[in-house]
Amino acid sequence: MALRYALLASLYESPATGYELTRRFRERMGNVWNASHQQIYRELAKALDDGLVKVELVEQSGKPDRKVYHLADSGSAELGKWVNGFSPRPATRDPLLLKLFAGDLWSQDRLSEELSRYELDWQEELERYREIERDYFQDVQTLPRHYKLQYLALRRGIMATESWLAWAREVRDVCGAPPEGS
Amino acid sequence: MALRYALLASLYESPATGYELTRRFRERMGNVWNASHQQIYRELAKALDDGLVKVELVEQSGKPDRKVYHLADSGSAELGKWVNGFSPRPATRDPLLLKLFAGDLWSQDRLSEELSRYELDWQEELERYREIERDYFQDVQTLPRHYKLQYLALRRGIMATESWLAWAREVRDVCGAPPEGS
DNA sequence: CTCCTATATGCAACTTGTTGCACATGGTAG
DNA sequence: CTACCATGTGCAACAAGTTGCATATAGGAG
Repeated sequence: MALRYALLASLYESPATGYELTRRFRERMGNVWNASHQQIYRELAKALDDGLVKVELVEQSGKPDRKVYHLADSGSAELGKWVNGFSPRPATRDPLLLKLFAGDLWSQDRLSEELSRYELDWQEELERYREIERDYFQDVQTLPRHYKLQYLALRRGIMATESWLAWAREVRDVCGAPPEGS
Repeated sequence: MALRYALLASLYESPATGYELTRRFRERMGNVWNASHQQIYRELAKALDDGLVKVELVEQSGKPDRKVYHLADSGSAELGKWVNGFSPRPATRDPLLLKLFAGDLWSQDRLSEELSRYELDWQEELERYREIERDYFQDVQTLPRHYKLQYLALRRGIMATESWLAWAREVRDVCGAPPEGS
C-alpha cells in the first residue's frame, strides 16, 4: 500500500496530474520514493475508485486532457492514520554489495570500473542536492515545520550519498584500486 | 532475476539448504540482500529447473530430508557473467522519509517516538556489525581478496548505519525534539 | 499439558514493480 | 524532411515480493 501513501503525500503538498507526480518522484523525491508513470496511473485509478482522491478534468487542445488529482477528505484522513502509525525499515537489496560475495569471479578491473561509474553518479547527485540546499534552505531554523521536514529529507539524501562516496574511498584503500586520475 | 544471483552468490561461498540460505540472508547478509524462505524455496526450484544448481538429498530421522544445493558449472558461469556486468543502483523507497512530506499530519510526539525506535534499531545493528568487525577482521590487509570484499560489505553496513544515526541527531537538532534521556 | 522455538520443506493468492507497447501533437535539432 | 523530445494518458504481460497457511518432530519454558 505504500505507493498509495506516497501519492497521497505528494498530493497533500499540491494537486497534480499523473505526469506531474511522475516528475516529482523522479526529480524532487528520488531519494525518498520511486515509481514509474505506469505504476502511478494504475494506482491513481485505484485510489480514485476507493474515493481517496478526486479528479478535475482540464481540457487542452492537441494534447490529451489533463486529469488533475486532488486529495479527498477520506484521503487525508487515511494519510494521517498511516503517517502516525509505525513503518518498519525497508529491506535492502543491493546488487553492488551482493557482487562482493562472489568476489573471486569479479575481476579487479571490472570492480574498479563499476565503482568509478557509481562514484560519478553519486558525485553528480550530491552536487544536485547541495545546489538545492544552497538555493532553498539557507535559514533552516526560521522555516515553518513543513519545510524543515522537507529539508531533513534532502539532508538524508546528502548524507547517504556522502556515505557511499566515503565507502568507495575505503574500497580503493583496501583493494588497492587507485581512483581514475592517478 | 537478482534474487537468483543472490542465491548463486551465496551458494558460491558454500553449498547450503534453503533453510540455511534463509538464515544467511537474515543474519550475515541482511545489509546486502533480503528474502523470505518462501521466496527462496521457490527460486531454488526454478534455478534447479534451469540447471544452475544441483541437489543432494540428505536423509534425517524425524525432520524432512535436507536438500543441499550446490552450484552447477552453468551456475557459476551465469553468476560470473552477471557479476562482471553492470548493475544499476537500486531504487529507494523509504516510508520514514516519505512521512516527512506529510509533516503537517505528523505530530511532533509521534515523529520523536518513531525516530527513537529507529535509533534503537540502528544502534543495535551497529553494535552487531562492530562485533563482527572486531572478531573476524582484525588484520584486513593480510586477508585474501575474497574476505577483503566481504569485509567491505560489512563496512558498508557500518557506514550506512552510522550515517542514519548522524541524520537522526540532525533531525532532533532541527526539530527541537531532544533524545530520550534529557 | 500446552505453548513456543528450531529444524526443514513448500503451496496459493495477492500486491507491487518492471518492461514493452500505443496514441496524439507541437517544437526543436540535424 | 525526419527524427527525437516533451507533454499527457494508459493497457497488458510478466517478474518479484508479501502474507497466510500447511506439515512434521524434538526440545525447553511455564
